[in-house]
Amino acid sequence: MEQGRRPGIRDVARAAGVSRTTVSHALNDKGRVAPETRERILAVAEELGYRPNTNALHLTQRRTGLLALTSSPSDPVPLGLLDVDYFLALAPAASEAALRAGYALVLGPTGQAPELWAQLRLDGALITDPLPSDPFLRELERQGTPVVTLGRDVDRAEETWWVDSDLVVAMTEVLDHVEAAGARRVGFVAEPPRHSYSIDELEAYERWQAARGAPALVEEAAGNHTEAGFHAAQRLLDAADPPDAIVTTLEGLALGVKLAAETRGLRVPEDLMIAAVSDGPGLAQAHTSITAADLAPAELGTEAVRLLLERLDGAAPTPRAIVVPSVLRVRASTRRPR
Amino acid sequence: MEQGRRPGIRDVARAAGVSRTTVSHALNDKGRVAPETRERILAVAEELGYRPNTNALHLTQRRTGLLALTSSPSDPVPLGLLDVDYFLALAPAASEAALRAGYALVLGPTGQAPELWAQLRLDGALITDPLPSDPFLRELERQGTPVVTLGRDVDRAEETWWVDSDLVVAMTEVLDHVEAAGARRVGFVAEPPRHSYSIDELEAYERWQAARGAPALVEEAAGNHTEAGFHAAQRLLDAADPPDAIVTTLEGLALGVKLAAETRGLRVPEDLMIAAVSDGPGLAQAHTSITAADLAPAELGTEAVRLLLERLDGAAPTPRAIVVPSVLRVRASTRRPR
DNA sequence: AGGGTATGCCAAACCGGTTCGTCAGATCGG
DNA sequence: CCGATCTGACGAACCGGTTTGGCATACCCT
Repeated sequence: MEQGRRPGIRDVARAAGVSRTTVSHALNDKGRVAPETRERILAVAEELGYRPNTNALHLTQRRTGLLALTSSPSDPVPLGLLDVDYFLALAPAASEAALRAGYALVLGPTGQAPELWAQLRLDGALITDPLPSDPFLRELERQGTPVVTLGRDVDRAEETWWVDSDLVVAMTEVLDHVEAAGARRVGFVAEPPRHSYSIDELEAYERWQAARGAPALVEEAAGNHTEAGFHAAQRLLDAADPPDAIVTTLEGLALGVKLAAETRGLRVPEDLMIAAVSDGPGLAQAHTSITAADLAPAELGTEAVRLLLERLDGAAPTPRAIVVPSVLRVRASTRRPR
Repeated sequence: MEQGRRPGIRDVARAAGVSRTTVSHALNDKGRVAPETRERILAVAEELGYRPNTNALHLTQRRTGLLALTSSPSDPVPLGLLDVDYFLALAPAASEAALRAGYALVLGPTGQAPELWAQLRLDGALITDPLPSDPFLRELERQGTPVVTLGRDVDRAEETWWVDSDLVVAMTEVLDHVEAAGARRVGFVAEPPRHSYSIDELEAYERWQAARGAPALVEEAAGNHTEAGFHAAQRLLDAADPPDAIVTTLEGLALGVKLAAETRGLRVPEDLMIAAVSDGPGLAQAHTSITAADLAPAELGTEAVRLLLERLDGAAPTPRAIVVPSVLRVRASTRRPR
């Protein structure tokens, strides 16, 4: 309690008239402490605004208290972010969950300098949209750092820990919805099937179309941005028998599809319905708001941290997976007036 | 050297036949150590792959080794990111610079839970595009945590530590360039003048136009995304005497302008030149690549960390600022054939 | 009453570094 | 030749927590 120093455990001990040991026991519910003593200590600690020093804590626990969050590098995009808004919803949630457990979430490597990251002895890592070739992922596994991926490493889903959306269900829901809303021909602006989500969605789409005896109307978008979606949609709409509904994987692509429709003078949803599988702020705020499956990225982030912490605790020794349900957000782009 | 444990300073001491004290002195160039003894210790440490435990280090130094990187919350966008690609170039560079100095960069708050961040005793923070009202910024200043901003807190530029681009120069260069390339009427798709960069650019544009006795052709884009740029460009081009060149503040806006031009059948650059002040991967990769001022976000990140570390060292007690030069990237969108 | 057990608390050691103060031996000056 | 000074290294204490082991005291039972 002297000058500016933060109160330490000894200050609490002194103020409560007990030993440091007892304070530690009381605060952590270890050892044996009389209930009334504990109460008194907790009250004193509260009053003094005591917060344990994380460095000292981690020192004894032989941890660093650091978790990394990163994304597999994906060709052109820095940090490899496929869907920025998705990541920006996920990251704060993960960060908060980590903080709550006494960990700090650092933004993972990206770029060179692996030896710098090695110096930073991470306790664990979260990797979104993992690719088997991801060098950081391989390095972490080599040195035995626990990893949880968001989205599956498709070749090794059985042996790894991951959190994912059920994209087959999400995609199917979207398709069922546009069909129920009156769509007859549904096209799909897809991404190259590299990541588990794009593979899942493509598969769900093809299966859904096949079940209806319909051909797959797929255009691959090069990149994940509005412009790529714009051009892919142009190609779909240029076809002899163009779709009257277009589904996409990501927010940016859907916005591109919408611009393409506007450019051609197509009314949304009257002439063309649009829906995406991954929701984002741009879709809700678009002039004609766009229907999408909300994958609940914040919840994915929270769950991923939870799973990682579980893995760190060593409680569950075998790989585990969590599937987070998604919610269909029906908006103007698929509300066709009768 | 026993089992899996990482070598500690005592392992090095044992192997070199000296005391822990001497090893510490040798490694840190403190105290008095005979040159040859130092050499021997360094060699042994190297051979053992010794890396100091950061927790122990920080414990004695009464630091946490944590720096935060965040952005002022800006209305609709999560994390308040105005320009995602900019941030995604800046963040890794800042992270690397921090790591090199023994710090870890954590992704700042965003969302609630200020008490969680308080528990995390940051050593310092970096805030991009600061707004005076930013609650995190205020809180940091209240508790005396050193902050360096990227972009200026416009009301208090004199009293704060910041790193910034010279956007007046960058904007003027872009304008001079399109003029030299043959543009006659130059429009500006601007953002609301809230942040220092948008204020600077608007001012530079108005001054440049005024110097030519030309009226300011400004359309404000609501939001920073492609769609907003698209609509702002439509408005500019709908005018009685439309511009033959449009300059924008951000990457996304420029892409929107380009889509608007395409939609109207305008050729770029023959009928309309397009240029942005903040470069990004989308501009270089666009079908018709777009001219832009590259603000060197990576360098800004590095410099910001450098400045923050300087501030932490306490070497320079008075506010300091660093201006990072930008580079004009001339691309197809302003290369008009004669 | 006496031996065994449970309870409540504490002293001391430890985590892995840094740093202050001390000390032995070499060097130097008078 | 002797005391002062400098050099190189070390022991011990410290940073702020946790954890192990021990020690009284109270309680129980026969």
